[in-house]
Amino acid sequence: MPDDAQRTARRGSYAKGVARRQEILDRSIEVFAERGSGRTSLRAIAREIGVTHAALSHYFGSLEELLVAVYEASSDKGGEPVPDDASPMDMMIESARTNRDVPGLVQLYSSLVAAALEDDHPVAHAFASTRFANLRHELAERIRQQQRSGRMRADVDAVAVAALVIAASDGLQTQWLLDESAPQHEALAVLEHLLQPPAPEE
Amino acid sequence: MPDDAQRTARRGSYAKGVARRQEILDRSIEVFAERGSGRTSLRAIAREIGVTHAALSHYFGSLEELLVAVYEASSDKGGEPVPDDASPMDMMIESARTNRDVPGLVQLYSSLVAAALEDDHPVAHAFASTRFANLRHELAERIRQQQRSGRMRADVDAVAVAALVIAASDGLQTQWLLDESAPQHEALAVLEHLLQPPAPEE
DNA sequence: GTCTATACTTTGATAGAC
DNA sequence: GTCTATCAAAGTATAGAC
Repeated sequence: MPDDAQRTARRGSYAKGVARRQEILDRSIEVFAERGSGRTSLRAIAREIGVTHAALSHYFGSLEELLVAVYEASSDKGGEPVPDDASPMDMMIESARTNRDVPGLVQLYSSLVAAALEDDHPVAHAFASTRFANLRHELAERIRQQQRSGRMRADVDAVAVAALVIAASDGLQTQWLLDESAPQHEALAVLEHLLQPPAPEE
Repeated sequence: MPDDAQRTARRGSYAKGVARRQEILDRSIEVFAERGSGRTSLRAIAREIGVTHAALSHYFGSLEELLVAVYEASSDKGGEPVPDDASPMDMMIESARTNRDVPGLVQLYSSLVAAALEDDHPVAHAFASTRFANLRHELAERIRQQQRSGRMRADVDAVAVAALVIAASDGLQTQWLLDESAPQHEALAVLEHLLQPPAPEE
């Protein structure tokens, strides 16, 4: 929301704070992208970017909110916008490709999802469940398009396929990070092949 | 290894220690199954089962090793042994069914996998990568059987399908835990449908 | 070998000074 | 708005009683 910074700057004020928050966010993204979220405590990242840990708490409320903000900001700026008619599988394959360059962000994502499953992490839970819900909705829409235009088999439910594609992407990414011999790309290709409409004749 | 306990009991002994370790493990499984791994620190679980946190360190070395031991012990005892000719998809569907009763163990599994992705968690990394490698190998074997007997389409690579099935199971489990309206069962059914051999005639 | 007592370091959070 | 000071709780490590 760049507009917000503009508006509030005029009337006196905490424009500096907004800018500072953005600066902290940018530096944090760099740190996470290269170091992962493991050895990255609230204090460690504060030290790294030259502020006190209390400053981070001030701007982001808690460690978990900082993590969510970092992940969302970095995935917003990651990669070009996808064309409206891109196939869901191509989207996922493309995202897998760009993710290989920033393992730290994938670690961050994975730890946020794990935290979201716990009972007492409302921030992570809200982040993960809305992300999955939005992704399912968006992908299902694309899938219906593909089915209508005959580029994907039409005998399967779009939302179920969307959930399946998301699950496969996340899970294969994980397997590949743990063991580079895991057939991430091959498995995605298999799924794409399975979703192809049956050849009408041959 | 019950044999070990027997043998060493004879020669004077730490049979008591082995039994105690097992007792701690059993109690820990109960605690995790109902509470999850979130609010369950080394000290909290020690308090819960009536020992000091130092005793847990003594038997398990570190928190992470305790977590791995708890997960492995509980998944060993979870459910009947699967018949040799069970279909891979049926295995995963069955496992999804039993997992619904023990969300705490799924949380534990998820947090172990997330930790495994970090750079400085060798114990979790060893656990997760060997688990995935073994699962892929075992599932691929079953898939080849199914392909040979004509119960699964044969135009896809068995290892890639194995990785895909594992990823789908894990990812859908996660989505469902975050949001019960996620189509876990439907998506697994879709995958099963896609893997069916094409009808020879109709 | 088994286990307790204890101490050490680091964490995330907060209160209050400026 | 930002920092210093402080807090309770965490995981780990060690010494030594039994």
